[in-house]
Amino acid sequence: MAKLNREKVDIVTVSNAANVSISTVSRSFNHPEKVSADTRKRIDRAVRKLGYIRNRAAQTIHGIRSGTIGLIVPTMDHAIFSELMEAFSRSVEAHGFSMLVASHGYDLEKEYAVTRKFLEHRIDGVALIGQEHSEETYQLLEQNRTPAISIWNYSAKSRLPCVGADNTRAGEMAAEHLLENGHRRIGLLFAPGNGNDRAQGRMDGARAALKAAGIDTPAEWTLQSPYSLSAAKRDVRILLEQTHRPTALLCGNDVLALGAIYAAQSMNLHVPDDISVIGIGDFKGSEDMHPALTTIRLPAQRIGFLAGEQLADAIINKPDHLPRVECAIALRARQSCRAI
Amino acid sequence: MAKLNREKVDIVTVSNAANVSISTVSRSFNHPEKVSADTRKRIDRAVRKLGYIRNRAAQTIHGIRSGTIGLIVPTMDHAIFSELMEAFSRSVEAHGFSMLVASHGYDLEKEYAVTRKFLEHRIDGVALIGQEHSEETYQLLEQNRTPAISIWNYSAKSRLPCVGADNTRAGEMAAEHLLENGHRRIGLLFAPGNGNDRAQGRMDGARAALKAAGIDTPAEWTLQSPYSLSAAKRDVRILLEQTHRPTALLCGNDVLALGAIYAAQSMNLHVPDDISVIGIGDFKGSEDMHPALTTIRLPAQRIGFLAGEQLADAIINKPDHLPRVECAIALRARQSCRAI
DNA sequence: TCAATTTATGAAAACGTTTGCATTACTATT
DNA sequence: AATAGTAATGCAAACGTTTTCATAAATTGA
Repeated sequence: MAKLNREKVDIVTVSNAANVSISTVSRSFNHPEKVSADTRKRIDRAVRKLGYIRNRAAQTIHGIRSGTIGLIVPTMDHAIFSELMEAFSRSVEAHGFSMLVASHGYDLEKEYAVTRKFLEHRIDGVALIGQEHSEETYQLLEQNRTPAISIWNYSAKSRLPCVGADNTRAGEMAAEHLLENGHRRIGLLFAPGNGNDRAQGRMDGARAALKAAGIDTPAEWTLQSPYSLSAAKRDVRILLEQTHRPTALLCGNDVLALGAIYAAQSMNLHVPDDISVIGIGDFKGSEDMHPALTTIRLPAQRIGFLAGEQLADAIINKPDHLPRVECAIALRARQSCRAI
Repeated sequence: MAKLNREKVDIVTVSNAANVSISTVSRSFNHPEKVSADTRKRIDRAVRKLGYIRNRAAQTIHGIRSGTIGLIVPTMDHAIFSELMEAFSRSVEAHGFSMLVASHGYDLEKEYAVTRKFLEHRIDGVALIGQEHSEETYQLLEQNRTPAISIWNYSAKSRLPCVGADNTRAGEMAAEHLLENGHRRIGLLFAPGNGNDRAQGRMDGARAALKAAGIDTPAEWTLQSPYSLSAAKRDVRILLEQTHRPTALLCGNDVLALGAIYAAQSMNLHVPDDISVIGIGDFKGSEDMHPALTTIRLPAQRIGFLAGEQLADAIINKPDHLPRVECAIALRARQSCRAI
C-alpha cells in the first residue's frame, strides 16, 4: 500500500480510485455519518493505497480554519521561554492546532513583521509575550480580528487579554523576603528593560518595596546585565570587589542569580554566609543547584498551558470576551539567602 | 489608513479600490516590473488603505510553495534543542520561510502523527532530530517527496541527508580524555537510549573506547538517568555513597554532568580533587559553572544554522542530491577533571 | 402498489490566488 | 504614414477543497 507515485494525489485521484465523486470523498472525511459504510470503506482503502493527505491550504481558502496558531517570543533559547513554548504547544496541539513559532530578539519592529507574516498564513490565533508591542502590531491584530493573547505578564489593564503572572509583584516579593531577613544593603541585578516589560516590572516592584522600607539603592549597586551567566558573573565580580559590599543581591531572573552565585564562589565568598542571593523565575534546575536557589516561582508551564487553552477556546467557541487570567506566584525560600 | 473594515479584504477589494483588474494587483506583488509605476503606486495606496494581507493558502493551492518549514523535536525545553531551534529558525526565516514546530516526547509514533499533520499543511520541507524514526515516517516523507533532513547526529550512512556531529565520536573523545588523565575507574551516566540515538551513540562510543583500553565498567557504575538535574543528582549520590567509588564520571550530557557535580558537592566531595566529571554538549553556561565543566563541544547553533541553510537550499534550488554535513566537535578541557 | 420519506450520491459553485493568452495602446523604424 | 514591436492590462482557467442543491435509489406506511 501507499506506493511511491510520481504524480500528486489529490481528492480527484482518490475519488477515481474509489469510483465515487469528489463530494463523497470529502464527505467521508468531514461528515462520515453521511456516507454509507460500504462506500466509506472503499474510500479508506483508496486513501491508504494512494497515500492521500488532505490539503489544508485548500480547506483554508474555503473559509475553514487554517489549524495553525502562532507563538511569537523574544527568543527561544531562554529556559523560561522554552518551557513556556513546550507547554503552549502541547495544549494547542491537543485541540488540533499546529504551532508556528518565531522569535524577534526583543525588536518590536521585527515582531510586527513576523506577526504580519503569520497573518499571511492565516493563523487562527496568535500569542505574544508581554504587553510591550508596537502600536502597529496592536492595530494589525485588531484590524484583522485575529484572536490574540498576551502571555507571561498579568496586568488588569492589558490591551489584549492576558494569561500570566504579576511581575511587579514578583519584584516586590523578592525585596520583601530580603527585608524580612534583615537585609538593608541590597544590590540589584536586572536585565535591560527596553522591549522587555517583564524585567522592567520586576525592577520597578523591587525598587518600590525597597523605597517603602526607606531604602534607596545606590547607583553603583544597580547592575544591568544581559541575560547570560557569563555577563552576570563578570558584572557581579566587579560589584563584589568593592570594599563596601551589599549583604544581598536581588536578581531579575534565575540565570542572573546563578551568575551572581558563581561570581561569589569564584571569589571565595560563601553563599549565603557572605552574601545572600535571590532570583526570580524558579527555572528548571534552580531547586537542584548548590546552594539551592531562593527565588520567586513564576509558573511557566502553567502559564503556557492555560494560554494555549484560552486561545484555542477563543478560536473554537468565539466568546465575545476573553478573561484575563492571573497565575499565582510564590516565594521558594531555599538555601541561597540567610537572615542577618 | 488601514481602517477597521467589517468585511474581509481580498485581492478583489483591492483591485476595485485601485480601479484595475485582479491580475494587475497580483502582478504588482509578484512581478512589479510588469506593472507601470503609476498603477503600482495606486495599488500600493489601496493596499495600505485597506490593510490587505496576501493569502498564502490561496497561493499554496496554486502550486506555489507554502513558505513553511517544519521542525520536529523530541522536546523544546532542553537547552540544547532550544538553542538549535533558535538558530534553525533564524536561518530559515532569512530565506522567507515560517517555522512550524512540534515536539513528540521521544515517542516515534507521535513523531509520525506530527509529520503527517505538517504534511497536511503542505510544508515545503521538514527537519527531524536524529536518525531513529519509524519506518512509516521515512516512507511518508519519501512518498511525498518532501525535502527532509535529519539534524543533530552525523552518520555517513544516514537514510536522510543529515547535518550534525558524530555522537559516537563524542563519547569516545570524552572517554579518551579521562584515560589520558590516568583514570581507569570510570562511572558512566547516560540518558535512556530508546528513541534517542544520540544518547545511545555517545554511550556506545564511550564504552568502545574504554574497552579498547581494557576497561570494563561494572554494572553498578553504569547509571541511566532521565534528563534532569534532580534525577542525575539523586542517582549519582547513590553511586557515590558506595565505598568503592570511581575516580571519574563520564556523563552523556552537560545537564547530567552538572547534576553529578551537585551530587558530589552535596556530599562534600570536591570536583575535581575527589572526583572528576566530564560532560558532552557544552551547553550555554557550562563554561561559567563552578567548577567550569570539562566537556565535548557539540556546536548546536552551527548545526541549527547549517541545517536551515541546507533545507532552504534543497527547497529553493532542488538539487538532486543533498550532501551530508559533519560539524566538528572538540574537547573543552576546563576545571572539572584532573589528572591522577 | 403507490405515494411519501429518507438515505446516498453527484454536479456545480465558491473560496483567493497566479498566470498564459489575448487585446489594446503606445513607440520606434522604415 | 504604415508596420512591426513592445508595454500594460484584462479575461478566464486552474489550483484542491467544501457545501448547497438536485436527483436517484431505497425504505416506509397505508
